[in-house]
Amino acid sequence: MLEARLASAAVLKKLLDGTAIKELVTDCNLEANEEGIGLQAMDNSHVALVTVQLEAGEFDSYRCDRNMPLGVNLGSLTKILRCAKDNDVVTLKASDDADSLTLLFESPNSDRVGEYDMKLMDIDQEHLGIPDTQYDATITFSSTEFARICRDLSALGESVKIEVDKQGIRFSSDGEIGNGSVLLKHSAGRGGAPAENKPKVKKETKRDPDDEDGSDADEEDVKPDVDEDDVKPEVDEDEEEYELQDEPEIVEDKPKKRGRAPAKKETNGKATKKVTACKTKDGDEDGEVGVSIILQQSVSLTFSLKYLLNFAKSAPLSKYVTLNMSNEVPLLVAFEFSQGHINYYLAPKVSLAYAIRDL
Amino acid sequence: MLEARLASAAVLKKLLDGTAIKELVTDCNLEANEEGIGLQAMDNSHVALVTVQLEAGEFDSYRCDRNMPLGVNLGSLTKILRCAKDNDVVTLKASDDADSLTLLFESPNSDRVGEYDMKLMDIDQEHLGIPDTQYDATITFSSTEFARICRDLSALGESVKIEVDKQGIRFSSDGEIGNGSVLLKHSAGRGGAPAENKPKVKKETKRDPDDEDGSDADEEDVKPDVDEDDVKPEVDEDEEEYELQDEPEIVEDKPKKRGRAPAKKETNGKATKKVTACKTKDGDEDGEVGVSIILQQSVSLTFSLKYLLNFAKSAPLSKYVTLNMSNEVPLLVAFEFSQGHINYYLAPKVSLAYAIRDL
DNA sequence: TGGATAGCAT
DNA sequence: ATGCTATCCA
Repeated sequence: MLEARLASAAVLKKLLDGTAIKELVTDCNLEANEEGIGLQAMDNSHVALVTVQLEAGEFDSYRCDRNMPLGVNLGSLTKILRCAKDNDVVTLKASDDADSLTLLFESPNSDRVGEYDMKLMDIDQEHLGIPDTQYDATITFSSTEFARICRDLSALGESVKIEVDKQGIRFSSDGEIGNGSVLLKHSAGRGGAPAENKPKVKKETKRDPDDEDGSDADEEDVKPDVDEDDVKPEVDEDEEEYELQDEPEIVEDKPKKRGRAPAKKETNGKATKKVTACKTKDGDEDGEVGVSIILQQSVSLTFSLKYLLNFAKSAPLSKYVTLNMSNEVPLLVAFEFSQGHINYYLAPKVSLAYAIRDL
Repeated sequence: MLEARLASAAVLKKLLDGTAIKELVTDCNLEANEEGIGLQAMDNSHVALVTVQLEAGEFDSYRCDRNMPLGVNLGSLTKILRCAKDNDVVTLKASDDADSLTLLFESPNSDRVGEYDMKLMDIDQEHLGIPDTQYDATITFSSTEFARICRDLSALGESVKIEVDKQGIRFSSDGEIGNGSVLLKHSAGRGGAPAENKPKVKKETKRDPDDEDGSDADEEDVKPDVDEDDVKPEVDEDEEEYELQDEPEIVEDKPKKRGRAPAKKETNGKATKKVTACKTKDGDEDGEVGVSIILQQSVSLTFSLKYLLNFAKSAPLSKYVTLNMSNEVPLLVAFEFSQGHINYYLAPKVSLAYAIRDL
């Protein structure tokens, strides 16, 4: 039995309407359980993976007795969410034997009530465990800037090379008409992205903050990297340790696995994760949000712009985006918003070589 | 000889450009006479009928010596109206032997004058007499809300069931992806739609206010149901009597007539009518306009959303829309604006059964 | 932010 | 030919 209430439909609408999820996959399970509502979907070509988590604690009220996989058609869900106005109060309901999900949209003063039942389907979806990876480079900056760069460079070529070093992050693309690159310099001295809009840094749903080594890392706890939590100016050396899950090896949907059935690995539970980047409280709220770069090691990776463009559509959800990269490893593009987060993983383009080899 | 002058082209533009008229019919007669300019058109499938009346008295100047049917192609008229700016002064001219209609568009300060001649055609159009019907349910509410509901529900299914009872009005639709419903609650205590923007409650063009039983109901008088005029909270009982024409029987284009030639009934003249819903002066001007429900009897009817979507495109003409319904009778969707009104009639879907039987 | 249009898919 | 999606414009 699920009953979850959100004060505003805006986030849900943005999540499904604007966003790239439904461009990656048409059907997928919403996983409702005590921790909240999650979603995991890999695109057909197995190059990209998206993960969403809405935290139970961030709902206005939340009740879910047991694990409930709600198989939805994302197009249908999108259509129905379009029937909500941004400031409508949303209630999601599903009974245990649910073959449908009920969405209730109430105007703030309740003089308009929309009730929508969406048929659910059985989706045999493997749930990937995504270990919490330590990345060599973590860059947090304006999400609209990110969208802008992807858009700009997509005018030139189909892929973008992203290079990060101590100086900054460089996006570059080549094509018939020429080539271009955008360099974002590390906002030295300033702390990069302010905490604002990267909501409540930690709001442990049920685990306590230091219980992070759980063998079954089904906790998608928002508790980050305590050390870089505050005003500490980013450094490029290696003392920026994330709290690491016990599985340092790389994501399931890694390039090498392409072409085969995706690894079914239920062990890690929901396995959403959050590599929260540094956030400092200092200034530049408004326009300039700064560029925060945390670097273990320089990285250089190439990605499909088509996917990044899609990912960037999530920009309305958050003022900031965090790019997490290690060489030869899928990029993680993470947006955090008040009720949760959305993470996109994208295999680097070199991976295609492996994939072809594997075929 | 017709010469009619409007201070602003905006209404004309909205009437023909945004609106659904030209989606229902391609050619039709504009009927100019002393009462103003009218239009009546039935769509090809004879399911929907639209009626427009521009009151002579609401023009800045109006002169029309005799009945003049001006056969226009609505696409052409639309194209020409697009040549007017919203605040242009419009003058319509046609001579008695007119085979063309002249439209004059003058900028407010007269430093730009556009003159357009549109070829007219002979259209052998039967003019339907539409008796003033007493409806079991009359609902007045925000026209944009109406448009929104039609749009939302059309994502789900092809038809909408409209149910009205004392509590409110419910629109619901079923389809493959699920089903949905929107309930608007009667704005109890508040007066429903404020008078504002439901223009000049009565502006008797030439008849005097109490001469409403005119056998030829060509008067489209806005004088309503005096009793419910003000702060009086709506009641659901039957004292809400409309002023009734002498023909209580039902509209010509009733379901049973479908498939045959529409009844030609010139007796009632133009036969526009107005079942003006209650309007009170009290509050909530801005966002919430309230929902006024006047109910003789609960109704439940099903309509094609495709048509309602079209009708709803007239929302820019008025802040309010009025739905008039009786069971088994065509719905009347009425918009009133400063210069007149536009009425859409739509046969309920049950009619299709009759229609098929009639075939 | 919402509406309109044009292109693509069914 | 129609409906839907995606992009563009107001």
